[in-house]
Amino acid sequence: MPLKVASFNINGIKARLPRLLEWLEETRPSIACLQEIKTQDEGFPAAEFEKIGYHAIWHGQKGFNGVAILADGQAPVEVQRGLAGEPEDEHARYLEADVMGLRVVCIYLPNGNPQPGPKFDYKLRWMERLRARMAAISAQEVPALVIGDYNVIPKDSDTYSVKAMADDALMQPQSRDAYQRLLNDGWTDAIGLHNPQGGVWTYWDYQAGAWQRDHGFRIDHALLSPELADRLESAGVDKAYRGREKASDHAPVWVTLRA
DNA sequence: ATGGCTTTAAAATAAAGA
Repeated sequence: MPLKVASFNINGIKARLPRLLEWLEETRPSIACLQEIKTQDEGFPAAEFEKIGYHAIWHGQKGFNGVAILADGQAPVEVQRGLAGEPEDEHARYLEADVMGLRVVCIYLPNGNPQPGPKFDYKLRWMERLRARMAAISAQEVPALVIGDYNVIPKDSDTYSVKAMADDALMQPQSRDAYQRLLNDGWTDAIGLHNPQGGVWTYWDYQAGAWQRDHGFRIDHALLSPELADRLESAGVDKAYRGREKASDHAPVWVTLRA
């Protein structure tokens, strides 16, 4: 059986819990990485996941951000939370674990809007801190994947409208260059590789009928280390979940890996 | 659109998101 690793920016684990549980039961990923849980650690509904067979680790904070890693039938072993290089940064955006023979990194990369400005500067610094950590993981030569909400539109074919997004932090040249450096370092964009023509979205805004008009873009990514890229079988987006009642504004993404 | 939704926190608005 191939291993299935999924990622879902759920936009609030309290508001989304029924949707999240049904997605887990219907698609049954081996490993599920969550972003924007938007809860403090003590509010994380671990018991609800245990009931359906998932063990979890999580890194929360009050009100916004927050990431978690769930695994089917076994507990992820935490390796690191948070990125080095900026001790005053308390945002809960990075969680790294060993599970099922993989190094799994769950990220919620800063949005960076408005740009220019301090939030955009923080985004770019965070991307360089991430790159340093990913280089260290690469040097360990372990099968690894870094999956989650990158808040980067890699190419023009990854958005419904280049014009509408032109001033957005998600597709500034600096954001794209920083993302491209990760690929140049040897990481493989699994979903991009399986959809070379573009036109695949993972996010649709709540506003202006974006979902109904299919006005989306691709910002949730799964990057595979060279050791793991050889095992990539397929990759995709669970698009239909964006159309359900009380949906997140993101759809889940996933990869399957040969044993 | 300086934001047309949505969530959280918390008690009416405000921050944050992308």
